[in-house]
Amino acid sequence: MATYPSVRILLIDDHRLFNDALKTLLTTQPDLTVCGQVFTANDALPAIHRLTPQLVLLDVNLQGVNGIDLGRQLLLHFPGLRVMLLTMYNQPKLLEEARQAGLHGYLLKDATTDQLLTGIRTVVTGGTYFSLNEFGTSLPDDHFGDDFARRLNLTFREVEVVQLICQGLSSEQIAAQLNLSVDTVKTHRKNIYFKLGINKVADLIQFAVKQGI
Amino acid sequence: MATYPSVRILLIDDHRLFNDALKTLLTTQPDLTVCGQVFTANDALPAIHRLTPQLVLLDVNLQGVNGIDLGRQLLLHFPGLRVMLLTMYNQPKLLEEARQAGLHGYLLKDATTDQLLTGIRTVVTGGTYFSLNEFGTSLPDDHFGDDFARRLNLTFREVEVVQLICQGLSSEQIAAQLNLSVDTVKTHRKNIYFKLGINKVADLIQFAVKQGI
DNA sequence: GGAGCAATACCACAAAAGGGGTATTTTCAA
DNA sequence: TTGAAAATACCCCTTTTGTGGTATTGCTCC
Repeated sequence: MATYPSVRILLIDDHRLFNDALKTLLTTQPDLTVCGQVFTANDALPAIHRLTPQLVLLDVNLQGVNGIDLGRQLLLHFPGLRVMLLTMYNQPKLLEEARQAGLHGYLLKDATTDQLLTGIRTVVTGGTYFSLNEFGTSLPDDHFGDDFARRLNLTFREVEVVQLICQGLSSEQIAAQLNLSVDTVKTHRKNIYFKLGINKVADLIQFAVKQGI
Repeated sequence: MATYPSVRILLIDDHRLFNDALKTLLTTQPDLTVCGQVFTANDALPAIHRLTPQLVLLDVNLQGVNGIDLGRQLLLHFPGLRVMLLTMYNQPKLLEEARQAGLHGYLLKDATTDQLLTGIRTVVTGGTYFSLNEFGTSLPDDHFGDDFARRLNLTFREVEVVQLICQGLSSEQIAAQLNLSVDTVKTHRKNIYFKLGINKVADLIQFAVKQGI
């Protein structure tokens, strides 16, 4: 039986029960210590300051906040930190975005305990561990420069509009809320649809739900 | 410290990691034994036959299948069985539907460990335990007979239409697929919206996603 | 045998969404 | 400091939704 270096882990996930359960599971591994758990994105930075974990396990689905964005921020503030995403979304696009953001791992909540432990140990020893369900591990590195490259790269404003659309607001209501002209909102809408390769609210909401709102 | 009667529990949840973690957490309680875990609705009935648990903890979100429907079936086959739902959806409507279906508990994955344990012990001793986040625990028992009572009771055809709408089909495409007139589809749409108290595709899809498609 | 519901279908009108453009200002990095 | 994106805004026109009705046919339950 190999012995592993001791690792302190922080959990960030607003599903308390999952958080608790995961914590208990990890405590069965002598080398893995859960040094804390927080439930909101706001609590993340202070907690890392206080607890100085080596690894953060991060849900993508944090109360309106995108876990990947949070991960990016964490890396900015704590360059030595290892960050692994935990998500229920079996989405190559999401995985790719996480990789792009410089995160160190992507694991499905659907994963087995073995995968989790292997993933953690790979990531804390300086490796990366990205895994999905049945589809290939990574995308081919081609198709740069054309329309495809621009897809999925929503701007800040566009993401904002996506969120409001998904809350069921009409273009008019969104315009009122953001202090914009209805036409501007419609333009954003068009651009979003183009980038995502869709053409209906229905598609958009499905997309958004899979990304974690 | 009170002592509790010993209870055997079966987990049904296709999030393996959550399942595993929850299992480990429950094993810390001397009275609560996890006698098995399955990941698909199909495996549920055979597993209960084989393992004869007293309690089933059931996710609502089982690979396209509605956990509440599965729960209903389980109760039909095993009248003595206790069934508690575990879900991430803080939805009074869902809770009410679970209660209606004769299930014994409804707990958020967002719940604390304490709530989970209390819930389990309440349910196995013959009680029921329904809880949401911050809103009141149960609905007042009035408003029967009027429009409200009809809400949320979608007919078979209506559910079919909901599914197609959520796949992003237009009324016209749905009509083609089901061999109906567009007007009929629109009528279904109107009735669905009325029953759910909504008035937009966006709302409908949000609703559907929360129900587990 | 009639009340109630599910499923079907039609009409008409108003309100949004979707698709095609073009154009101005701001911002930011090379 | 120049050039590319991002954010803003307008026009026009088509299609789809959403809302308000009405109506017929079966089926089932009491």
